[in-house]
Amino acid sequence: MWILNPVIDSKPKGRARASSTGRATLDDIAVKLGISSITVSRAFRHPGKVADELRERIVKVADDLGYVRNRAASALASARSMNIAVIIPSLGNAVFVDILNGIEKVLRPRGYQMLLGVSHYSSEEEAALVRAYLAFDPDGIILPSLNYRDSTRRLLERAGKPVVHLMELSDQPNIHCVGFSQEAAGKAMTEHLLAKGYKRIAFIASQLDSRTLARGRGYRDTLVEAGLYDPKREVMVPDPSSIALGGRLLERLLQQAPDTDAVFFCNDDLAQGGLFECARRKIAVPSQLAVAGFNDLSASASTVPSLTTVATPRFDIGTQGANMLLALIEHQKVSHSSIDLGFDLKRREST
Amino acid sequence: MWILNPVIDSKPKGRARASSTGRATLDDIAVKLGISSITVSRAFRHPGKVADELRERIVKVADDLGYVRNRAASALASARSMNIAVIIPSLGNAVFVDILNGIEKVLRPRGYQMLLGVSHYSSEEEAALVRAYLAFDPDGIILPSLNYRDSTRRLLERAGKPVVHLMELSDQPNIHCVGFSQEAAGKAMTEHLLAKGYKRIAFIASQLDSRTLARGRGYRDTLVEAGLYDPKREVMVPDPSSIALGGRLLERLLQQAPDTDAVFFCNDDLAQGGLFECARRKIAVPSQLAVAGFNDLSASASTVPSLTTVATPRFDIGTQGANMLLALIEHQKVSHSSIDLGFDLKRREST
DNA sequence: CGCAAGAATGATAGCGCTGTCATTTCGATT
DNA sequence: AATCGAAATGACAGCGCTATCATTCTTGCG
Repeated sequence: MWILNPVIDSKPKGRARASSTGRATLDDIAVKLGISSITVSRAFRHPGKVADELRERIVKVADDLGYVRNRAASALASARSMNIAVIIPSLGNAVFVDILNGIEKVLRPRGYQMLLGVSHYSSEEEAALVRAYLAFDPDGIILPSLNYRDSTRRLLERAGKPVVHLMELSDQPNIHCVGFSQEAAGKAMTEHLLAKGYKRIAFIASQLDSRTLARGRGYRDTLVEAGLYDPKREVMVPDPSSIALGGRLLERLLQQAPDTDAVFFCNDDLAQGGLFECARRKIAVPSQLAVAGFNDLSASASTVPSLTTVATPRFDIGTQGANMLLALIEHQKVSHSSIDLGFDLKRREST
Repeated sequence: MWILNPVIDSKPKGRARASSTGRATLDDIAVKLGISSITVSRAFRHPGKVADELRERIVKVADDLGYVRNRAASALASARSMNIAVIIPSLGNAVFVDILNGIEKVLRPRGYQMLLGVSHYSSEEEAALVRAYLAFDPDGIILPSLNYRDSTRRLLERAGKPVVHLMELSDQPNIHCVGFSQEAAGKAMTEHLLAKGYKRIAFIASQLDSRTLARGRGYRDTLVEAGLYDPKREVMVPDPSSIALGGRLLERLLQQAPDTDAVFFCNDDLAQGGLFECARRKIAVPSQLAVAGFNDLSASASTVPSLTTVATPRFDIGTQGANMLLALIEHQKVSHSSIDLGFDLKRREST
């Protein structure tokens, strides 16, 4: 038998079986076009390697079918999940939200997906999250802290995946960090208060994570050096920070050290609560009592009086941390294993 | 040749090839124990179906090797990704953070992983996120809103995955919602202000999403009905909400309608900014000007004066939304397609 | 002691995709 | 027209896991 008309090869090249989930697959597209599924895959992953005309038809059919690539299959086949695990202590804290925004800004355009875990400041949950996220076979991991359990450290080491730590610094060359010196920042604020002439400076802290404690060390060292340290002016509790707690802790401080003339709160939430408490008790700020915070949350410039605080480069920590991680993933050399982005003392009305 | 000693069958039953990534696999464990990999898989997924003694040995070896299951492979083989996509407009807004905490509370113990996307209040980004997350083959999807693009709707429909909407209500039986009536809440607050005797009530709003607009409708309808509606007391801008913006918008309002005696801010952030602005201008609250907010953020009980607002059941919306989604995923029947969790007017000092 | 029924374990075949290498096509060049 | 190299496309295998069905081993009971 002769075929007289020109015939386009229409034998289905794909495997031509129905997908188990009913969702369109590469094969569905391939069959529809009478081409092989690998070409469809290439049309999306390496567009330059597929003829323009064919690629356009592929994209068209993919659109018609509502094709969405299956990342699990892709990850499995390519040994690259394009996932980045990010574990933070809390979403309620604007500090971490800003960092996340920075991270996303870098990751998304590069095709990476951020997998977010919230540890609620618990090292136990942190350990569980690290384990849970390793199951996603992430290409890299971003952690907020340097202090985690030995079991977590072992798991991370064995996973052999790049890890970047944020918010703190380290001088070990095999540990990658982007942050600033919490201790130096604590010191800077205390020195500012000393320079303003305050002598009886208190420190109020909650949520005693390593960053908070480092700020506390900065405070203490500075006052000890100035011969003005008095332990009764330190109020430190493990409870989660909140505005309401700031007020309560100020109340407690004023009971145990009524002659205090300045308070350095370990974060702006507490400090704002402190300011409200002062308003409630008609304590004039800063003439009767100076108030300082930490982080420069967006509200802190608007309070009455406006709040003296330490602005921290959170968004940049996120972007630079993400960039460092991507460099590590792609085996580029990283110029410094620890990047210090510094901080900025914001002198405002409250001191 | 005779083997005289008792010999435990030690022929490796696994496939005995090295994993491509270097990470331990089920096969590695199987080979080490001289059993088949399917048994190892079962030891984790259906522990009851593997003899206790053997299971213990499996777990031990898994631990030694630092085995972490590969979710991509698991998802591919079982056609269940155990992922839930959650798309919210912003992480800076405590409202959504509370919802997320509620969702996580339900999902994590059930083994589901939440994949979080932030749309920054952009329907374009929202569409891109839906597409991006469909690539994870999620078992279900949680969305904050009912209003999204047609293309997004089509994509969701074609994906055929259960979807639950939060924060709003719908009377369509095929749309699943957990939330409350934003409009009724706006009405309730406005009625409260009327009951307090205020006559010249303003409404200040930003970030004009569907929820904000619904609250505005509640406000407007109530005042129109009372014969007290005056369009010059409505200040509505599309900018993102912030405390600072609250102050600026109050300033604008007082220019265009200086005789206003009460302001209903569409959220607590703006309202707190409004309170600060009053403090700055020495406007007595509530005697000269009453101030009300919306959402009852944690700070709102601590402000001076404390802020009248509408408490919204955010955490519960998260938990119930997640539960509804899981029910849909597991094909259980859902008693109501729309769950109204109501709201709670918090009468405080500011009105 | 034999047998059925259940418990425990194993063999097999993919899930949907992509890395690798093989093949085909086609224009450019001599 | 013959030759070559690059561009375009395809075949194949396998990533790590699990659903399914098959097999083997126990156990209780007539």
